[in-house]
Amino acid sequence: MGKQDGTSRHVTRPGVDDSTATILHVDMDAFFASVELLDHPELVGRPVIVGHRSARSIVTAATYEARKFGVNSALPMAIALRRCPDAIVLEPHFDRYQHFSSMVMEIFDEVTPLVERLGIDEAFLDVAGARTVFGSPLRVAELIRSRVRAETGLVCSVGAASTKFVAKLASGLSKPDGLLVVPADETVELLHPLPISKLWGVGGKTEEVLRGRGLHTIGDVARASRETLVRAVGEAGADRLHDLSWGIDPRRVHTRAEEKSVGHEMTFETDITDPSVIRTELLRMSNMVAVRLRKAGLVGRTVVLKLRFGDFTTITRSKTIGEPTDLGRRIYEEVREVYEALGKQDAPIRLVGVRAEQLQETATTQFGLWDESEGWREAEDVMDAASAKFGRGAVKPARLLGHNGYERPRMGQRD
DNA sequence: TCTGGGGTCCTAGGACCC
DNA sequence: TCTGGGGTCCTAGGACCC
Repeated sequence: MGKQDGTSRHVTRPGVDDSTATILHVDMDAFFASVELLDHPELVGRPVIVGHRSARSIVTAATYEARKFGVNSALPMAIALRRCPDAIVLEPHFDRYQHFSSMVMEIFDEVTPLVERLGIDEAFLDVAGARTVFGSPLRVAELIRSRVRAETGLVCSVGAASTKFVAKLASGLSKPDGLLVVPADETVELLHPLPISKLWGVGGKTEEVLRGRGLHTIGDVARASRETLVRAVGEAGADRLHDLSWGIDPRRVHTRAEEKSVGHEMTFETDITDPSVIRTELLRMSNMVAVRLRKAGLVGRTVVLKLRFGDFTTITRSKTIGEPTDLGRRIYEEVREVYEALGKQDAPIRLVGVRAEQLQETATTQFGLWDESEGWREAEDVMDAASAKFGRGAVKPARLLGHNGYERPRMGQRD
């Protein structure tokens, strides 16, 4: 941070050759906090933290003024307030963020169909094909930045490069309110002096391991032997880090990745020892997971229970079931069973979670009828309409028979 | 009053099959 | 008479990212 003076900031010099930098990474600056400031203009320029004030909460977002005090996302709120006692804490409004996110993403979609969303506030854009309509990558980046500012009042930073990794790195280096183009033939020169923590996939632990082996910069990783890297981060990690250190990143821009899992988890305000409270929460989470599965038209074949104990140790227990499901009851049965089997019902628990994995599309044994005027109507909707017209009880709830003869209880399948 | 909630990917061991 | 190797699936844990 502290780049407002402009001295340490990487920005694009005039006349840069942007012809190879066809991947853009657009990242909103302090997104949640900036949206809050749109709703609280009187707080502009002050240290603002977005997050809950409760005991176990963490910082969801912080303005640059707050970051000067060492307040960053994921920092425990208690510590944040110790570092910056004068900070203004605002409750998050995820609906608002989603709204602005959609506005911004729509702007991207108008520039190129090749947009890959990364969470709520960033995206990769492949703009190689946008040249004839909107101009070179630099022109497109400038267009996006000005449109985002004009249409949302928010500020974003853009990195342009020939790979995803370098584009993302570039947007980060240019923040806040920046734009950095990295031509392919200048990539290595930019990368090698940077600390290893800038490598995608190198977090705190890996950084420690690499530093323990004398590797401090990306250039060090680039020159390290494969054996050294394999010992430090394993086969796959070694290859990936070595490639990244030379600016090699074969990942393309994908418009939409299919979901691989759906889960919910919750941290209690205080640790819970009462198994009945745990079970109630597991049931609630199971239902939340099931609702999301049904909305997405998915069923899960593996059910995962997650527990975090009072000492922060975390375990997961999973079970793969024969018939994939999208029913809360069914998911709950499995997680409760593995929970009971643990025999740790007296240990204080701080977090419970339920997840469904091995997702597949719901088999389309849909029941319904074709209506001349309205098209296909699902059985439940037909039933609801009939009940509304003729009165509850006039229509006998059907017991639907699946194709292989077993009865499919449909209770609870509707959201 | 230290550590959220949504995810992805990788590793490693064991079971099981050929 | 004491043990190969490849492949896949399942499970648990951990690092990392936003």
